[in-house]
Amino acid sequence: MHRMDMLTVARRAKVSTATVSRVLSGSRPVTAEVAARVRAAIEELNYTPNSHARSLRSGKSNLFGLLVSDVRNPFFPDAIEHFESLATAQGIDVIFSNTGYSPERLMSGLRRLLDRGVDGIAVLTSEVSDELVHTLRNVKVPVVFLNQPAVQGNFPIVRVDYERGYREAMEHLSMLGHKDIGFVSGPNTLFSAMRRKEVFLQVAKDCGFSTRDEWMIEGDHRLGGGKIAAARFFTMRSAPTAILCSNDLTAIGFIHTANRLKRSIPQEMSVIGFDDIAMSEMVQPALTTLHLSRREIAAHAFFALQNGEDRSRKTKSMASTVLPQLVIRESTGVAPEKPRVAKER
Amino acid sequence: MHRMDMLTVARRAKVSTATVSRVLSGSRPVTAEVAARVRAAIEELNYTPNSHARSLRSGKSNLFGLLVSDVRNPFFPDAIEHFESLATAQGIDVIFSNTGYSPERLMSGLRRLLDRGVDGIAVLTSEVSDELVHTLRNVKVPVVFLNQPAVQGNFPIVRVDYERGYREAMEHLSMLGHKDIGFVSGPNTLFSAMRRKEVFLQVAKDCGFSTRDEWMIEGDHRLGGGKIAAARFFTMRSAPTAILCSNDLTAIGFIHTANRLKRSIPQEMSVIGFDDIAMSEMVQPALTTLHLSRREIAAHAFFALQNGEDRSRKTKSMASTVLPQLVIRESTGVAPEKPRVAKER
DNA sequence: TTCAAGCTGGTAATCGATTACATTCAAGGC
DNA sequence: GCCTTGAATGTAATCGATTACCAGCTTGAA
Repeated sequence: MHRMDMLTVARRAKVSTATVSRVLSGSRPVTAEVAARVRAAIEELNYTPNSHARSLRSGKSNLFGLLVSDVRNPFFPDAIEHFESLATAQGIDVIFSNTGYSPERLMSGLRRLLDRGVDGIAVLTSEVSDELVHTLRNVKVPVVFLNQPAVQGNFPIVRVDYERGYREAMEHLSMLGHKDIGFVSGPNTLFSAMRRKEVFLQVAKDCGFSTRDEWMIEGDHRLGGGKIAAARFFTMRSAPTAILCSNDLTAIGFIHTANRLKRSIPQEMSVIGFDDIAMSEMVQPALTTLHLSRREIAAHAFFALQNGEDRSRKTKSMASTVLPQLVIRESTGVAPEKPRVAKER
Repeated sequence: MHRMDMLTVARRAKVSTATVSRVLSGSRPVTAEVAARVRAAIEELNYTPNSHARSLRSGKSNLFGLLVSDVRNPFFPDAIEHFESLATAQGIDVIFSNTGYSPERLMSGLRRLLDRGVDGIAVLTSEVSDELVHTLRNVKVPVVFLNQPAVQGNFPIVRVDYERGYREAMEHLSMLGHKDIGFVSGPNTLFSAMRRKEVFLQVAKDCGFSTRDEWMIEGDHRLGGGKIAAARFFTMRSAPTAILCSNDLTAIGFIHTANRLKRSIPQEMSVIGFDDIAMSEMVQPALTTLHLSRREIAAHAFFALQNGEDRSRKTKSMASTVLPQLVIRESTGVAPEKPRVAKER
């Protein structure tokens, strides 16, 4: 069954291809009767327009590119799902690409999307490089970032208000009597992870927490990092009583090895995650965490791209920010009376 | 910065567009010197070919479509990651679409992919309908299914050997002294879920297990289904001592409410999952499950599509099958001495 | 020397839409 | 009744590659 082309349809409807195109796009009025004939022909011949031809001529592809750091981190599938669902509702398809936290893969993914002529690119990753920003600047495709510092350029950005989130978390911990706090960060190679570390330190200070260099452990945004961090924290001579993790995956990893080590959370140590993935509720103890709405993020990103399509330089880059929200479950509790530090000679 | 076209490159290199095209594709030999000139021009002008034009003329899009049931089920992201990584290594981009277990969405997703002119479609879903198969039959695009019964047509299929997996699981349970077994299935609306139910019953019989209608509970392949199933099993007058779940998500949901109900697994009941997602190791008790290699599945699917591109009708549709492998963790244990059935009057 | 074969490279048709511009025809103004 | 105007449709250029076909130049065998 060969694919039909517009000429065939036109002939069948006894009109020109221009007319067929017009009834399809509604770009110009067509007599009701003629339109009906065209539609009938389309129906009968089972015609669907060739998207390559269409894109070639019109310069629009109805494709968005979606770059994410790590599909395996449950945070992303949620975002992907919402993004894709918004897109298909508008007849836009999405090309997906996973970067695995690698700037090189991000860069090559980006280039592929550019070559593919997508109409917009959502960069839901943390490993943004200067080269990438530079490339993007020389290109007219709408782009939206997740959570990159403003420095980068004049791009729309979906911001997560980490400061506010951390503050909420720490106030909760304060109320429970905690004074010392540790942090399991993302990879130090990621600019955004470093930023969050700074924010953490700032907020901790503001809230009157003690922090220490050795309580700042580098993770990897995955389970593994949390596991290793837990092992370290539980063998420290003097450990904090509360830990904030850069995301739920590392918090869950943390809890897992705490369990394995027979250390009880939250009795010995409280831990808080970030994201609120489905598994956080399943793990034992259930994770107290900062919920981050993937729906909101996806929606902001999507609409930024859609609006960006009318690339008027005047449009001030709207930075929509989304607020994390503390969900208190079982991994946080009152600070232990006698901190382990007592053991020190 | 305008995008360059081939003509500009050709002029700069003092050759024709045909020659440029040739050095790019290597479709025909070109003198080393000329090729060098062309490459230089490409470099200097920063030229990249317009993919729409290319696809239009050549009829190949270098795009694969990937349809999955549920990105939020961690099984899929793993598969997606491998698939995408194989694809990009070959210069193929992948359009992603989530069906949410809905045949309608699958169908519309498929149609979008077809209209988009993709070079291959991987259907990693369970909700395949007759309409879909029919549509696919009338089309020349290579397609590969995950795990659909052969009846469907002459398509390549990546099969999971459920029978073997179930057998392995049940032998394990047998050794632990279990005699009664229950099953939490996928949605009854899915043909493939029904099939697996049959396989389960068959294998259970072969292994000498008792089954009952009321021990066959319909789930939804998500956490929720497992939770509900657990609630039911734990309030039954007479419950089995072992449960097989259609996937890890439902098994984890099951364990979660078991914990909430203060029922201990595996002391009171053993549960086995399917897939072996990352979280299965994290949950408490850690889940005994059948590991299913996403890497294998993705690879089989991908290569089926790639080979399918030379659509010789002669190529007998290779059905590659992948074997689940039992991973014993903590959610299975010896059958309780005195089954709850003793409570019956 | 001559001619066929083999390389390289160019010319132009082509893929299937969109769209600028031309045309037709009817209605309405004077 | 004639000319302007505008709405509906058609004609053909166009998007930017690929590729069938052709032309010229070597090379080597007869």
